Amino acid sequence: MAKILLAEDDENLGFMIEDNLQETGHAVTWCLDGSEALIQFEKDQFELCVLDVMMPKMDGFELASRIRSIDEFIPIIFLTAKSQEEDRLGGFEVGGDDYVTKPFSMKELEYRINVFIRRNQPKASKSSQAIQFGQSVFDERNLVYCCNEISHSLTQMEGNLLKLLVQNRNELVKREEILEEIWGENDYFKGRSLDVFITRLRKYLKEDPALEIRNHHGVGFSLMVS
Amino acid sequence: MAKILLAEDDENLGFMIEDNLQETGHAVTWCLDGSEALIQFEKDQFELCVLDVMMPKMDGFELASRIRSIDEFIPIIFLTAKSQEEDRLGGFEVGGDDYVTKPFSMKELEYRINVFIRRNQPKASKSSQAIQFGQSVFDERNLVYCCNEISHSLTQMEGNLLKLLVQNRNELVKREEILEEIWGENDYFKGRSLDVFITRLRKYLKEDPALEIRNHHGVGFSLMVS
DNA sequence: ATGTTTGTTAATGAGTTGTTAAACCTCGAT
DNA sequence: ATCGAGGTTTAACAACTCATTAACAAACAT
Repeated sequence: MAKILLAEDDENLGFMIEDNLQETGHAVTWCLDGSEALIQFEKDQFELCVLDVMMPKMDGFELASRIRSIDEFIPIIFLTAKSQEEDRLGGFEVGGDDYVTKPFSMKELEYRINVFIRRNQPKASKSSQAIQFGQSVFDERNLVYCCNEISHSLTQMEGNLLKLLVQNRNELVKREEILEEIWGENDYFKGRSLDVFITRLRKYLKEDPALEIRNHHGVGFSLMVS
Repeated sequence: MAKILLAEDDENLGFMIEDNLQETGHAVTWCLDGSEALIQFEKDQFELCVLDVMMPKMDGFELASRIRSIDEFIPIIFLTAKSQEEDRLGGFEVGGDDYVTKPFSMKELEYRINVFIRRNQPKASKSSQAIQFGQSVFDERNLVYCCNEISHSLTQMEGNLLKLLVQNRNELVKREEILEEIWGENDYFKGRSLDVFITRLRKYLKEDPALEIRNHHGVGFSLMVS
């Protein structure tokens, strides 16, 4: 039903969770520590993460934070032995979406997983991962921009920027919004980088006469689709 | 930030929750029992529900079930004094999305609310506020002034000035008010700049016969809409 | 090790904007 | 009517911002 990344260092518990989730139709990738989980996350595409907080090499919060910087929306559920409040809030602070306190029943974890799967389902079905605009198509997942049979493979950052512009097509997106969204910081040099990437995107979009990245001096950019 | 329906029969707790959520910018409708909450839900449009489980007239589960039959996707968070598993699972079964066990801290409830608000946000962010006046429209976000199919792209400062005048249409806006609001200072040269920008705006607004920027000698300007 | 890819930094030239200047016009008090 | 303060308009300018190319360094793969 869904591809789930599970990070849990307790072998017995990990096996039980993996087994149970597979039983209910999910595809589970189980990692025994945080850094391995991060590698798996970068390598593959998941729909939901279940992370133990206390783990060797990289704890669950650190891992969640890294994951969140790669994917803003993927649901993250923490598992923890501690019921202390500080831990729970820490989890939300690094971008966690939910919390299950050990000991828990598989039924409860399943329910919580289903809440997020159900909620993310309609989004995935209507966007189908490829956005169309003008005479062009941008396959966000595979980072491929295609116009008139000519396709370009974009880098991650080119893709991020194009996605942001396309999502706000015909709307002005402020420089600071772009920098905050993609680079996470707004300084002089990141601003120069943004300009460079705009140039690169323009080179690709040149194929499509219906598209134009317009600058609004001192304010930002807008992708105009005619 | 979001319209929230709160159902909680404990007056002290309910008041505290309502107060705290309003503090963080949410609009809260607080009901003291389940049936009143259902009436409110049918009457108004909410973005999220926070429901106590144990309530007079109609308990939280029953209420959630009714709400879920009206709106398939609205997030529902339960509050409960019992930490028994059976209750938690019952909540998910009737379509609940999350669970907070009393006693809880407001911080935790806030975080959980934010998880769902954030997830539902991108839908709403599309609306860019455009002001209509005379036969013209000014899209403040995109800095576009449009009249009779002819549109001009304004600079940030032109936009600021136009916005200020439009917001006070048919009202006299004092020079010093404009200078203070837009330039932050009121000296001779900023005054000259203001005059230049008035000229530039007049050139754009010339398209619309219903509009006129009128000067009030020694006092200020007013945008007259006929 | 070697070469490739990718994001950042640098450098340069072009473009846009807000400000200033200057000439001319309008208003209202005397 | 005359005068001076304030307003309008056009033009020119300097500061800032942007576009583009190239060079670089780090990460990555071969």
